[in-house]
Amino acid sequence: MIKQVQANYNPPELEKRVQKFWNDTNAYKLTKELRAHGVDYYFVDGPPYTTGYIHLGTAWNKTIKDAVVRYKRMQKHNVRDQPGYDMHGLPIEVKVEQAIGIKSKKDIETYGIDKFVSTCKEYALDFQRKMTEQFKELGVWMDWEQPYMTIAPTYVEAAWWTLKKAYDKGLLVSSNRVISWCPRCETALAEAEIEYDEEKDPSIYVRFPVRGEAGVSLLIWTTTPWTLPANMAVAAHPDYRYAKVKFVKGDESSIVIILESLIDQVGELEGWEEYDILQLIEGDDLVGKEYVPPLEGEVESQGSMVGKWVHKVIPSKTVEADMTGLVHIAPGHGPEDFELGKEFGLEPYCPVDESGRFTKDVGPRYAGLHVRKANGQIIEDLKAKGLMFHHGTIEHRYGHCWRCNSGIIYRNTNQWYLRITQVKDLMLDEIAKVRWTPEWAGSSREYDWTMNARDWCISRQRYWGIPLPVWTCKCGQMKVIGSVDELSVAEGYRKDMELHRPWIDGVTLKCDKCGSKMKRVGDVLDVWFDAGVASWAQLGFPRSRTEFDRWWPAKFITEAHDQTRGWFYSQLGSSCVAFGRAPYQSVLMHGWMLDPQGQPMSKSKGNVIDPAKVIAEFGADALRFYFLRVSAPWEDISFQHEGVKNARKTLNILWNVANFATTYMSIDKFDPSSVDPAAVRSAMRPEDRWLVSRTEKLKVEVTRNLDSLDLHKACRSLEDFILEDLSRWYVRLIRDRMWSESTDMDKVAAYFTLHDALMTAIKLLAPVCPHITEEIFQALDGSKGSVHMCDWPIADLTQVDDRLEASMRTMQELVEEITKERQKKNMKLRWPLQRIIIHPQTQETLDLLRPMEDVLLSQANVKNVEYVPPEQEWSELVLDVVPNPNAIGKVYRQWSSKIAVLLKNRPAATIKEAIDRGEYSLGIEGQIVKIEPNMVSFTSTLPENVTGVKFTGGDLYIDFNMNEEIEAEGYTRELIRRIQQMRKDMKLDVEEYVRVEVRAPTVIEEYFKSWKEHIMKETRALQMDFKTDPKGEREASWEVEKQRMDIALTSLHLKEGLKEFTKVPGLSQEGALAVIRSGKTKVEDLKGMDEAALAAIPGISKSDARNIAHFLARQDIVPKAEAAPAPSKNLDTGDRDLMINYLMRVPRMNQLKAEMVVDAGYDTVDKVAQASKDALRAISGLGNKTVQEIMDYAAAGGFTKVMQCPQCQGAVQPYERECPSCHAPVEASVQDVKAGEEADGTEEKPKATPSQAKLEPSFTYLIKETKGGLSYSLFEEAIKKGMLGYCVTREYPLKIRSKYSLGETPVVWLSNIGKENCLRPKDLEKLSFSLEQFLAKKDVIILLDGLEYLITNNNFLTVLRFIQSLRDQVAINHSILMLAVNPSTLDPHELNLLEKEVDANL
RNA sequence: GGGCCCAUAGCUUAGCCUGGCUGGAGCGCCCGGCUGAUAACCGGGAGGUCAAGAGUCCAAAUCUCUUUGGGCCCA
Repeated sequence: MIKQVQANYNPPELEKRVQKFWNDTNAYKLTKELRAHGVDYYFVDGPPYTTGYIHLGTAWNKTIKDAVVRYKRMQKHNVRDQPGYDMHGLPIEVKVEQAIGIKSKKDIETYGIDKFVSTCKEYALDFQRKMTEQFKELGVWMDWEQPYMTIAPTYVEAAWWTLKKAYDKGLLVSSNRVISWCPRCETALAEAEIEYDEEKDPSIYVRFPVRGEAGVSLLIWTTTPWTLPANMAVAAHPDYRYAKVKFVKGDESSIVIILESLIDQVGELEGWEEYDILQLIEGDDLVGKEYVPPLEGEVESQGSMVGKWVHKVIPSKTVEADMTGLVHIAPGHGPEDFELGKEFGLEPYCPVDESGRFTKDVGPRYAGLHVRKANGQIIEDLKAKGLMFHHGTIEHRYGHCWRCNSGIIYRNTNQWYLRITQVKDLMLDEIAKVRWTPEWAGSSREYDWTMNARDWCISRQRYWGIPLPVWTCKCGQMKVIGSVDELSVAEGYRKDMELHRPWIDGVTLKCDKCGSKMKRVGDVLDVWFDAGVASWAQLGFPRSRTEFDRWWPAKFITEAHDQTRGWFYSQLGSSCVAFGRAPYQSVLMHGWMLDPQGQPMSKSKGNVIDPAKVIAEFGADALRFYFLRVSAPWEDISFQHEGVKNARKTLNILWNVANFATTYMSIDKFDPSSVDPAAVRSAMRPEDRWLVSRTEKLKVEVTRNLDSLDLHKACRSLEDFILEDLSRWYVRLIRDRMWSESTDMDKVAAYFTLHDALMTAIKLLAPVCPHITEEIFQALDGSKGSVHMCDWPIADLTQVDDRLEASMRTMQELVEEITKERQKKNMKLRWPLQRIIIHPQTQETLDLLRPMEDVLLSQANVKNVEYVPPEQEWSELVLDVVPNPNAIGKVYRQWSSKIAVLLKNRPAATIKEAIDRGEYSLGIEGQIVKIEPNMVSFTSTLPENVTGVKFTGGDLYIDFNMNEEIEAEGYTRELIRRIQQMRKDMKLDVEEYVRVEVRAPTVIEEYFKSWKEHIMKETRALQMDFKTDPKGEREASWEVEKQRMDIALTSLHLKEGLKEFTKVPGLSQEGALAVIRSGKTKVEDLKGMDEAALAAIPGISKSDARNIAHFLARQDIVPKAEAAPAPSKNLDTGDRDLMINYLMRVPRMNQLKAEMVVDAGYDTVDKVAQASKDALRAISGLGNKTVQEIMDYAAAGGFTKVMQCPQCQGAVQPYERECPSCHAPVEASVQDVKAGEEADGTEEKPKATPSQAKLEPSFTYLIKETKGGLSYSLFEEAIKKGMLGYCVTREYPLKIRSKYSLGETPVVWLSNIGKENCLRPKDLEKLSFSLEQFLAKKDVIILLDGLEYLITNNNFLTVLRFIQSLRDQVAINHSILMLAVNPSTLDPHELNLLEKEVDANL
C-alpha cells in the first residue's frame, strides 16, 4: 500500500530513522544474502589510517566505494565489501609518544616496549571504532562487523608469507646502502615517507687546497657542512672544461679551480673586481689531483683514511654545470655519493649515529654534537682556517619526516630491501593490463612512477609494526619465517601468542647448521607493506586457500591520486613479487578534497572541514550527492558549502514530488500492482508516454555512466530528470488530473506513469543517496524490504519515442515564449488567453505540434490554438505596401507620386499576390502601368493587442485581446486562489468542506454566479452565497485588478467523518458526504443497515449503498488481506548472460564492455545489430575501435552465423565462446576472415604518377593524398576541357573556388554546419541521391574529396556500399569519379578494401 | 628542475575527444510570478578577453606550441 511521506524533508532526522530501520530489519545482511548466489565481485577497501577522525576526503572516498558497491549489488553481484584499517606504523607511535610524554627510542625502552606497543594497539583500536561510527553515519554499507585489520595475527602471517615468497625468489635482501633517515624517530624512511618543505640552510663555498700547489684550491659548494667530516673525494665532470682562476679585489686575491663557464657567477659572490684565467684544464686532466681535506686537523679520522682515490679528484658524469662544477663526495651521506664511492673503492664512511650525532670516531671537537648544531661550528672552523671562500644561506626544498617533521639526513646503514628493480618490467606489463580510470592514471602516472622505481627499503628500526620475520645466527645462517606454524618448534613460542614486538623477539630458533640460537632481526616492516598485501591478507591467505581461490584478484579498487606512489604501487609491487601479477583489475583514481580556496586541507593551516558538521546541517545524502555530482571523480574538489546546500535542495524537490505523489495515491489507494499495464498503456496521454520515454532513457544514461565510472554524469542526468522532467514539467502537467475526484483510467494512467518514474529515479539514485531513496521506496512500495534489495532497472528501448520528445520540447518552448510575453504584458497566467496562432516553417513542425496541443492549451492557459499552414501567411496580418519611389520614378517619372498614393489605397494582399505571380497592373489616367517586384516592398503589421515572437520552428502570435468570457474566467480564478489562500491560513485539511460568502462589484459578481459551480468544486465549498457583508470564521478583503472583493469562509468540520469513510472501498465523496449529513459520523453507526436501508439515505447512490453493504459484510468475516507483490519485470540473469556471451565473441570485447552494452539497453541481438554507430558510441567507456568492431561483426553476420569449429569442424553457435564438442575457444571469428582478405589484397596494382595521370571515362579513381592538390588539378583540367563537374569537398567551398577556376561547377560542402550547399557527412542517402541525379547527365566528372570524413561519421561498410553503387553508376554513364582520401586517417585494412573497389589508384 | 592533471560569468561548472549555428547550466545579484508539492517553488534579466600569447585552419573555448597560475607526484 502506498503511504504518504512526511510533509517536510528533514535529512538528519530522516537519516537517523532510516538507519534505525536498516538495523531493525537487518537490511544489510538480508541484502547480502539476497545476492549470495550472484556473480562474485571482489572489491578491496583501501584501509584508512587510524590516527584520528575521518576527513572530508575520507568521506568522499567511502562514498564512491559505497555507491559502486550498492550499484553492483543491485545488478545482482555478490559483492565482497570488507572494510579495512591500517593500524601500524610510526604515526601512531608518535601520537602515543606525545600522549605519554616521551621523546626518543631510549625513552620507549625505559618505559617498556610491551607497555608502549599495547598503548599503540589501544590507540589504533579506539580510532578504528570511532571511524567506523562515522562511516556508518555517512550511510556506508560495508561489513563493519568483520573489518580486516593489519594488526590481526592472520594479517601478520600474510605479510610474513609474502616476504618468505620474496626471499625464496631471491627478491628479499639485506644490504648496506645510504638511505634517508629520521634522526628523531631513529629509523629509516622510505621515499614515500618524506615530505618536502622550503627550508633555509647554509650555502657555503669551501676551498680544498691542492696538495703541492701552494695557494691553489679546488672550490666546492655544499648546503650540508656537517657532511665534510666524512669527505672522501671531489668529483669533476670529465668532459667539462675547468679553469684555474685568480680573483682580485684591491690587494686581495684568491686562486681557485672551478668550471670555466661559472667564473662570472662565482666572482660575483664576494664582489671580486676582476679575475685572470691562469690555466684551462679539461675535467679528465683534473682527475687524480690530490687535495688537503678541509677538516684534516679537526676530524681525527680524516687523517687515517686509506684508499687509492681518497681525497683526490674523481670523474663523474653526474656532475652538473652549476655552483662550482666540483662536488664534494661523502659516500656515507648521499645515495649518489655512495654509488660513486663503490666505483672508486671509497669507504662509505658515516661518523653519524642513529640519533644524528657525531660518533667518537671524529674526535673530541665534534663528537656528540648533533649534525645540525655542528654546522655552525664547522663553518666557524673553516673561516678560521681561511678555507671559506663564501658563506651565505639558501632557501630550498628539503626532505622532512612526514610524521615528526624533522629534517632527514642520509646515513649509511644496513637495511632490508625488496628488489623491485627485478620485477619492474613485470609491473609495467601488469599496469597495462589494468583498467584505469581515468586512462592516464595508469598509462602515464603509475607507469612513470614505476618506471623510476628503486628497490624498496622495507625495514624500520621501530616497535609498532609487523615484525620482520627474519631470524639470523652468529654463523651467518638466516631463516625467513612464512607462517606461525613454522614457529611451533621454536623456543619461547606459545600457541596464539602476540606476534608483535617485544613478545616475538623472545622467540628463538635453532640453527640447522651450527645448532646455536637464531635470533630475530630487530626491525619491523614499513607500514606501506602492510597495506600492500591487503588483497590476499583479508582473505585469510595463506592460512586458508578457499577464499583466495574464489575471490582474488580484486575487481575494483579506488583511492586518491597520491596513492599512485602509495597503495596502488605497494599492492602492485608486493603482488608481483608474490604472485607475478597485479592484484586488481580496475582502478579508479579519485581526486583530493581541497578547501574552498583550492588549497589542501591540513590541521596546520586550520582549514579542515569536519564532515560530521556538514552532515548535521545538510544530511549525508546531500553530501554524498554533492561529492559525486560536483565534478569528475578524478578531479580535485574545492569544497563549497553552497554545493552541498544545493544538493540538499535537489533532494528536497525529489521529496516534494514524492510527497505530491503519495498524497494523492494514498488517498485514492492506488495500487500499481493491481492495474493492468496494457489497459494503462492505452489510457496514457501523450505526456505520459513522454515521461515513460524520458524514464527509459534515464535508465540507459545512468547505467552507462556508472559503468564507465563517470559518476558525475550519472548524478547530473538524475538531477536533470528530477528537476526538469519530473518536478518542473510532468507534475505541473498532471496536477488537474490528480485533483479530479473520481478514479478513472485517465487518472490511473497518470498515477502509474508518475509512480513508475519515481520508482525508477529512486532506484537509480539509491547507490548515491541511500537514505532518502529508502524512505520514498518504503512509502511507494516497500515490498522488497529495502530499495537496496531491488534489481537495477533495465531500459526498455521500445518505449523511447524521440518524436514525442521533440514534440514536447516544442511545447515547452512555446509555453516558455508565451509566459515570457505574458510577463511583458503583465498578464498573469491565471487569466486565459483567447487564442494563439502558430505558423510553423515546415509541415514537420506542424506535425509535431498537433498531438500535444492539450499540453500547450493547459500550460499556457490558452483557449484556442490556430495553425497557419507553412506555405501561407497568417491572414490577419495587416499587410502594408511600401512603394519604392526611385524604382517607380525610373520608369514612370511623371506618375511616380500618384502611383504611390494609388498603391497605398489598394488592398496590399491583392498587390502582393499579383507581384508574387510576376507583376501587378494599375490603371492610371487611362494608361495601364505595370508594377514590377522591385517597385514595392511589403511590411506586415500585427493586429491590435497581438504579439508576434519567433520560436525554433516558426512564428508564434499571441492574441491578448480580452472579452467578457475571459474576464469572467480570470476573476473566477482570482477568487478561487484567494479562497484557497484563506483555507490555508485557516490550516484547513485539504479534504475539509467549507461555506463561502462573497461580495464583489456587480459585474464581477455576475461573473462569479456563472462560474459558481466550478468555484464551489475547486474550493470544496458546499455552500456559496453572495452577501453585502460576508461573515464567517475567517473574513478577508482583497484587491484584485483594482477591484475590491470581500470573502468569508467557514469550515464545515466534515473532515473527520470523511476520513472515517475512506475505510469503505469504492465509496464516493458524494456518498460519504451524504452519509455524514444523515448524522452518521462513524462506520459503526451504519452497522446493521442493509443495502436497502443504506440506499434510503438522501443523496446516496445505489452503488455507494452496495459498496457500504459489502464492506460491512466483509468486516464481519475477513480480516485485512495483504496484496501480493508484483512479479519482477526485469531481464533475468540468464538472458543477460546469454547476451553477454554473444557480445564476447566480438573482437576487442571484454566482460566489462559487454556488460556496458547490455546495460545500455542492447539486451537482444537484434537491438545490437540494428544499432547505429552513433548509438553505440554513446555508450561511454566503449572506444571507437570497439564500436567499429561491433559494427563490422554485426555486418558480417557474426551474431547469427553458425560457425565451424576451426579444430574439430563441429558447429558453434554465435553465443558460444568455445566449441561445445572439443572446447576449443572461439574468438575473433570475423577478424580471421578479414585477415585472409587482407592478405589477398596486398597484390601490387600499377600506380600512375601524377604527370602520367590521364582520366579514362567510366573509371573510378582512388586518390591518396594528404593535401588535395592532384585531385583538384585533375578536376580543374577536366572542367576546362568542357566536362560537367560536380565537387563534394570537406574543404571550405569559397577557398576551393578561389584556388581553382571551376566556373559554375557546383561545390557541395561536407560539413555538419547545415547551411545551404551543405551536406552532413551522415546523410549518405542525400549525397547518393544528388550524385545519381547528376550522373544521369552522362559524361560528367565527380570529385568526392574527404572520403575519410564520411568514413569516420558512418559505418565503414555503409560507405563502401555507397561507393560500390556510385562506381557502377559511373561506369554505366560513361563518367569519371575521383575519390580523394587522406590515407593517414584510415585503418590500413580499410584503405585496402577501398583500393580494391576502384578501377585505379592514383 | 621533471612527469601527470587542471584553468570557461562574482562562485561551482557543461561544452574540448570528433573545430562550424547565438558558449549552456546551477548558486549569488536584480526584476517578476505562483500558492491544493509550500519554512517551498517557478519565470525573466544583467553578468564571459573561454588564464595569457603565438601557431594551424576558410573557421579555435575546442587542435599544436609557449607562458602564467593551481593541484598531485617526483628530483
